[in-house]
Amino acid sequence: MASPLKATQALKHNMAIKQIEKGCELTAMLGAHLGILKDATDSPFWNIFEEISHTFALSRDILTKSDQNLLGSKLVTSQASGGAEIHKRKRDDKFKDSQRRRYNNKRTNFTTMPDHDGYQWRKYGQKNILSKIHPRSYYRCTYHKDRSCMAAKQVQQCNDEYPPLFEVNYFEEHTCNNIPMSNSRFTLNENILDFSGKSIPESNLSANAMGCRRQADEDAALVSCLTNVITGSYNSRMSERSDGGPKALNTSIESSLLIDDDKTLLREDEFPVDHGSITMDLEWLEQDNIQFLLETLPPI
DNA sequence: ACTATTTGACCACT
DNA sequence: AGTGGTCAAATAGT
Repeated sequence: MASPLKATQALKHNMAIKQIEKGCELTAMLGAHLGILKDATDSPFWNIFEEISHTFALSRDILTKSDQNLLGSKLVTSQASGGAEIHKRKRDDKFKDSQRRRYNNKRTNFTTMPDHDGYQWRKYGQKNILSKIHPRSYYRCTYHKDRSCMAAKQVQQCNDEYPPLFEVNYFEEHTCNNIPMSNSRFTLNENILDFSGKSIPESNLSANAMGCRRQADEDAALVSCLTNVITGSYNSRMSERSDGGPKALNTSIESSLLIDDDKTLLREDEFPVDHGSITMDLEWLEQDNIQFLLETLPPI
């Protein structure tokens, strides 16, 4: 039985955690509002927002991890689950060992594009969480079995805005050489906003966010078409390969066309969002016997 | 046919 | 007993 002093400490501790959690949620909401502002990611406010998010998440982790020590001895509960029932699924001993895995290192990140972190994940579960509006999704590294990679992540939508903001908890490090790029499609930098919203599973979106996303998808499709139509505008940025091979557009995503909220086409030097987050298709085109590399936002 | 996702069941933990 | 994490059968997608 815990002493009154310990009980008071535990109460204060829990209150502190609750306050920090509230801070996390408010910060997430702030981030969502900042995210829809045109120049948000360029502004110092965005950096401050990210710092605050990180600080809150870190504080919460620290307090949560010290929970058990502060609360004293663990509760001992008998878990005799009674006799097996007729339709209960049978599970082997291996399952019992791995049922509740203990992760060593947890990192928290807030992002609008939870699945664009450069790694390949496989979803293995989804759960409604008490006190959370949106379900939590559980992912493991695609190479969990093949290469015994223990990396995992949990994705939890924090708000009901668009673009929706997600809290992503990462566990363990990748040990699978899961390269965050493949062929000519690449995705980088999980912290950057993805206004297309393609990365977000529909099951994680509210009806409101779904409507916004569909509009964004239509916009993206429109941009894709327009990008193809105005390919000629790339020509001024093309560089000739010294080996006599095809002339190539800079392959570092420099000359892409993107669109902002009011559907105005922008060149990359006019666009406020870092290109590291945009996924594109690369395609060789030929015109007047000269080959070009076209970078295109992929169709939906 | 194969792979990925969904979803209800199971079970550890509190 | 309630909650959250995981499993695995069912289902969907390619």
